[in-house]
Amino acid sequence: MKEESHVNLAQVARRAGVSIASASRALRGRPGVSHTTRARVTLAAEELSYVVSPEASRLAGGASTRVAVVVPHLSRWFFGALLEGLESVLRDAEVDVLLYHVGDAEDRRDFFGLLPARRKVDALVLLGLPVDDEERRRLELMGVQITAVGGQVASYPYVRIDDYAAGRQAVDHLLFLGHQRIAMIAGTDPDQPGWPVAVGRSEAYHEALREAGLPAHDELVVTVDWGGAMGAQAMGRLLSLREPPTAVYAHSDELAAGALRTLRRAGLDVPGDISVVGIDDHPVCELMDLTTVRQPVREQGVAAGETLLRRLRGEPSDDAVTLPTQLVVRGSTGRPRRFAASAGALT
Amino acid sequence: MKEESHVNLAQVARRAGVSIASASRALRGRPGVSHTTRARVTLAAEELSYVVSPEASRLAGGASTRVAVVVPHLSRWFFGALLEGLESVLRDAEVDVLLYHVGDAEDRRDFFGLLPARRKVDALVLLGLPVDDEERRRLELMGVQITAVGGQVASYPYVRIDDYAAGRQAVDHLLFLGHQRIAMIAGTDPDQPGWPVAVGRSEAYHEALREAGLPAHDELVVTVDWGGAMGAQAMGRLLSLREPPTAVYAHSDELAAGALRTLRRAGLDVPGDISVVGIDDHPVCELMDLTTVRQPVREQGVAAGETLLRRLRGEPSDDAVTLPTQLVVRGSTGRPRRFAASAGALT
DNA sequence: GAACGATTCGCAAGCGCTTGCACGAGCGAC
DNA sequence: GTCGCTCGTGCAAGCGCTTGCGAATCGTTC
Repeated sequence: MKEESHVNLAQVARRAGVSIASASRALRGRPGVSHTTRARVTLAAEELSYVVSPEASRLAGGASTRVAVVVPHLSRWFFGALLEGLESVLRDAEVDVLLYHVGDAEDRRDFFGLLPARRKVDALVLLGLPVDDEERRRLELMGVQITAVGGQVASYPYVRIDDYAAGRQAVDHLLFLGHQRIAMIAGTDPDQPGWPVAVGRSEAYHEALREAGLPAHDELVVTVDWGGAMGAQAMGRLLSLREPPTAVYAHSDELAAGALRTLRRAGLDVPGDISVVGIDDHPVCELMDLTTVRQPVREQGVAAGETLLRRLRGEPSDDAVTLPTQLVVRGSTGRPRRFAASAGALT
Repeated sequence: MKEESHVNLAQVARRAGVSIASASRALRGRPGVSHTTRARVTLAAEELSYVVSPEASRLAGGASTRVAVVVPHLSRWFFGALLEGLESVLRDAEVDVLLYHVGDAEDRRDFFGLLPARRKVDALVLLGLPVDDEERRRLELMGVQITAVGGQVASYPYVRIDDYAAGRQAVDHLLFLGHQRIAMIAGTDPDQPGWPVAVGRSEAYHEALREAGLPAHDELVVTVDWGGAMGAQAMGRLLSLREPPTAVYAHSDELAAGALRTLRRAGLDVPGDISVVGIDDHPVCELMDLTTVRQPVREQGVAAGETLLRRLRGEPSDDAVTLPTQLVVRGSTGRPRRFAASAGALT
């Protein structure tokens, strides 16, 4: 049940009364065709509702672009928003997007081992998907441009935020409020060892405390898998400490939201008893009144797309774009109880 | 700056000492090639790290499949999860996925007007994207199979949940708890007029109330755009009623979560003062302890992919798959105050 | 040992399109 | 009326691969 084979260039040419060559040139806007001919061909093509065969066109040398987008998660807001931004600029440039979801370790092995996108695309975008040396070597086999966004550092032109800076904005905010006993819920992705995002966000915590002259308490750092449920669990662990923290800095809003849930269940007041801050400005922040550090997600996707297009055209382009982040104060952070208490005592 | 042109079949054939024809047959697993030849060719291909040119292969008749997936939102959990399921089965079948994000009205016009996927794919999947008659007519021009999932009713083979049934599960739950004054926060998508999902979920509400012999109060139905912020706003409107509802049924969890936020801000107790139930079992439910009706999202994507593959192979397949939904009771629903009060009086 | 079917293999004809190149008009300048 | 141009057009050679078909090879059977 093959559909009536498509209209081809020959038919258009015949109808316009010209050679296939001229028809091709006319349609692709190539020079060397008179105005009238071009018009006739265009008309014929329209009447026949003709569309070039991308295979034939590419085979014969007529460019056409396609890029592969590799992403580790599709159902998470961050990746979706990033993809949305990226797709929009690519679509505007008439570049087709081939999607590859590389979730768990097995997907990873398959993707880098088989390189399914090989020979099918002119460029590749790593969307929040850091790769190791071995994988990088395999990618090289594809012989195409590679751009990274939201995650990978160096080794490829990239667009990202400064995770260290973002982390600092969050922790510094807590410090500024007067917190001294600050915990960190660090996130990891089981399928993405050595995730640079987590590294930067963790460093920020340690540095900030050190600069503030605060001691490092190992028990105040809990590392769990990304995701709300894990955040809730991590918070539970922190609450079981002899001396729980007065504030919690979470690597992501999902983790923070999970923490919030545990605090609520425990009947604790936020930010009265404990303050919580996350990073990303995930939509859930609005719903849970969570203070966070906003990062421009869609914009990163857009910037990555633009960088990619520029490089595809051979134009020069920044190889490293870092977008700014910004603290968004909502209701989950406040001064630590001690301050409030002493302030109350003064009254 | 073209990369060293790819290795081609001719080179593999030469290295294996056979003709191009045999090499092709060997590599594609076609009959008519001796064992030893096949082995030699395979080896040569491997050594040269050869990969067929999809353009040439397709052009010459060697199939290869590609499908276009059209989706209205990428950053929303529901669509992402659906896509994740779909992509996974398609990837396993070595089918390439071309992504098209059709967000606002303009994107829509462009997509259906230009049909950018035309001639590029062997099938199309409408992922939570209902189309009208005119658009359907345009799609026809592509001459390919079309499958719908999560949204579109009829007109194409589809996979979905029974939105009416899901709505009933939610509303019936509230009725069972003894609620009599139940409000509905209905969702609409400004870019998707006549969204069937909303229709089914609304009908469920009206029918359930009618069957329960409860009067229909227009002021108890608020229709807003999808999304948490709107849910919060809608709840505000409901709270401003002379006699607010004792329970709220929201078309989606995002709306329900927004409603919850407003209730919390108003200092009301949930479910003590007001119960809230949503639909979907969005991850936020876990975080906000929201009762909901779970729908298998990823599974719908998987089912759609399987249906698609089957039809692509010409095998028979169900043209209408409806997956079951299930009530998930969490902490946002309970008996209405009146009951609790009288029960308390008895003690 | 000859005839015959079963295998294997290579030739060549495309698939639909792009583009270098040669050819034929038109044109102004002399 | 030529010559030399420019411009428009078509021819034909691929792009890399698939596959029908006839040729070649081989093992069998009487």
